[in-house]
Amino acid sequence: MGQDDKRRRILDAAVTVFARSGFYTSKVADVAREAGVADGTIYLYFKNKEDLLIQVFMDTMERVLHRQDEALAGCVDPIEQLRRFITVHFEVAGSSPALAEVITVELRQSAKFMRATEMKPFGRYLGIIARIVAEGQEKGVFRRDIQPRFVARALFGMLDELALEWATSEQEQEMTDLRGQAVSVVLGGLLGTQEHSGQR
Amino acid sequence: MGQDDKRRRILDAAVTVFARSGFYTSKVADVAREAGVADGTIYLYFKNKEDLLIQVFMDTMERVLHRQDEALAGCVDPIEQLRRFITVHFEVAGSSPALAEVITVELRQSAKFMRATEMKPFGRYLGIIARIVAEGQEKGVFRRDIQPRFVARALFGMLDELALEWATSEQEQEMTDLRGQAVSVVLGGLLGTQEHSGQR
Amino acid sequence: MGQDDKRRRILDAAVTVFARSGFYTSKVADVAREAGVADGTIYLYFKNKEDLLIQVFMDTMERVLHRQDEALAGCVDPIEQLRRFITVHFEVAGSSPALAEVITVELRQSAKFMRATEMKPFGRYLGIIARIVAEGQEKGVFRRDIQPRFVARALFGMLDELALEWATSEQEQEMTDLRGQAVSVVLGGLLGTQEHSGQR
Amino acid sequence: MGQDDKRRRILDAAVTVFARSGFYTSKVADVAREAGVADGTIYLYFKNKEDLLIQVFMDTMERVLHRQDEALAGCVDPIEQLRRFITVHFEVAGSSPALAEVITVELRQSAKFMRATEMKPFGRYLGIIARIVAEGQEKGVFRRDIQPRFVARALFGMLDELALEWATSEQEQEMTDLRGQAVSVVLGGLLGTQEHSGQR
DNA sequence: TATGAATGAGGTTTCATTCAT
DNA sequence: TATGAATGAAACCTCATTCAT
Repeated sequence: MGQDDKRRRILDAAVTVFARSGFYTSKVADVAREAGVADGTIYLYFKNKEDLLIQVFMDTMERVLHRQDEALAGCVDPIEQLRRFITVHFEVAGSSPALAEVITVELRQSAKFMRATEMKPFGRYLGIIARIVAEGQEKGVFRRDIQPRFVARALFGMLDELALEWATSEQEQEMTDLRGQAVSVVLGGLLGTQEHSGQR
Repeated sequence: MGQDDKRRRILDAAVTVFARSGFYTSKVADVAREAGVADGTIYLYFKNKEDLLIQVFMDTMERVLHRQDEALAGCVDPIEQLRRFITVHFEVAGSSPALAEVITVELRQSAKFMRATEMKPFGRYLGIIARIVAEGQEKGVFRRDIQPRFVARALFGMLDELALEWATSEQEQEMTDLRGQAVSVVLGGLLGTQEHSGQR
Repeated sequence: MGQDDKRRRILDAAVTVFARSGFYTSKVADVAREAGVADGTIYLYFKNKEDLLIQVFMDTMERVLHRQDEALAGCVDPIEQLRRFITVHFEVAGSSPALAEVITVELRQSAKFMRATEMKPFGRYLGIIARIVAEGQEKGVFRRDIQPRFVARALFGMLDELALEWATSEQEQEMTDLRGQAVSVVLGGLLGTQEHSGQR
Repeated sequence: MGQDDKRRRILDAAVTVFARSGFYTSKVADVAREAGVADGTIYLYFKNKEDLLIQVFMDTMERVLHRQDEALAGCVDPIEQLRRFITVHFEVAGSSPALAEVITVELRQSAKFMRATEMKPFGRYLGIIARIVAEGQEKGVFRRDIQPRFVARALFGMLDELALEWATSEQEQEMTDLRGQAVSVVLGGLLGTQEHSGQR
């Protein structure tokens, strides 16, 4: 058994356990049992309990960013890009609801305790959205009166909440359904004219 | 000194402390010190530490729901209703960033451990949005191809994320600015035609 | 309402509560509620929680000793005296099982923490038995090869255990029945010849 | 160092500490210090503080029952059996006065909080006495007008009280002396005729 | 006398982390 | 590398006691 195999097993176990009981309520011993290793072994691969959470995050973000890059590669239409981005987000969340929950809920908690640098991958995720929007604006496809960074945040919050609810609940909603509505409403918001100002 | 005064002081202290250190990392003794009472006093007003968090939530939601009801009373235009809802949401979050953070971050954590009934106020909050959307659809103002419950979730996630970032960050963005963009993009999404389907 | 009335009510409440939950597991607040007074009131009549237990003991012993003195007054036959002593012991224990349990169980616990002087009334109780036995031996009614102090201890232990079990259990045994067997076996032990020595 | 070694050391320390300070007044930390282990170690071997007391009881009873079985094995004379039973009881109590005190005093306290099943060993102890008496009655050696269960309780209470006093006090009495008187008086009570009824 | 809200010392228990094997 | 028994710091919570009213 390779060494990375064990690291992997611990990370996966951490996701399962953290999703089940929450980060602070989970015990390192639980993760160890779930991974099938001894308590002490975890400290051979991770600095401490919080590092375990951070690594779960880094690891996941790395994969998600890679999948998004892949999905977007060779696609130049901003509308299609947004459609793909949303699709991948839901696919990832759907393929591992537990992981999604941990990233969304548990991490947010610890976020303020993390160094800003640790959050870089998250900034890159937002950056992808912002770049799509900015390019769409340049190409005259998207309205210009909203800031790309704003859209990134707003869209992320929306997808995050939807994915979480979907993962947590009994999933009576079809993923396709959810994705469809999300794409539709987001495009509606970005394509529409500028007549609906918030200023009264 | 009235008893409610003390309960109030403890609740406020809890918000401050939880926002500063996070719920799990905060010590009951910290809350007590911040409130200027003895450790034991907290247990005269709250069952235990988690109850303190729940009460902060219930208390806040009660006030927010009340403010929303007030703001929406006597307003029949769905577009204006949405505008007001978003405005109030940002106002509340802006008037007490710490509180907003606790509600958003810390509570999400404990949410899965709470009884469903405890979350009722949150359901009512979503309900307000859904009702506005549904009425707008009936009146033919909003497009009909998206479910009100979906919009409620999506909009809440968006506002939540925006308010949190705004509260947490250095607030280089004006609240008015943020609100304006939010209103604009949301209305764009709801008013637009149905041509931008997610299905290709 | 006289002051002694309140002291009395607190003492009675203490007996009830201590019997129900045990001395250490009982809370002063429980005693207060049972007595229908405020927590602080108890400290107007008793130095502290342990003093409350001691006073229950002193008070009870005073009454029991008085009842034994009365029952034995004017009775000169050692056999009849023993019979009466046992009868009174069971009567007392039977009239207030809770009290019996507290005296027997809870007090034994604290006994070693009490000053020897506090236990004086208990010594007097044993003294009554010892005196009966000694007199019986002088009159040639009881065998002389056992020490009165020994009999006092042994008899007390026996009565104590029997009364406790009887008070605690479902009382399927008649008190009369128990008393009869106790008297019979004790007299058997005291009247019998000296042939059954423990030395082999 | 074997694990049982540590469990044993903790049990022994508990006996010492509980006997010295009483169960409720003792701190788990005291037991830990006495045993030479860390506080937390105790919880590797025992569920909680009360479990520690229960295990002391179970452990002791197991040994006492075993010693009684051994002592009585191969002995058919009821009189000799009683004599041996009493002897063993005193020996055990004498070999570890602290243990005797804990079993007698502290446990009685918690007894009502224990499940009936936990008390089984105690029931077996009484059962041994009852069986001896019953057999003695069948063989016509003991009088038949007293119930074996009654004798068991009475004898136990007597031995318990005597052993406790002896263990607690300055032991001015010889154990042999005490044992002799106990055997003598008990046999007197069991062998005697039925003429001394409690009924007048 | 009586109250009961407030106190705060201190105990039980948990659990992240270490280290001898 | 791997183990898991042992550690011990630290937190929640209780509850006897006080004291302002």
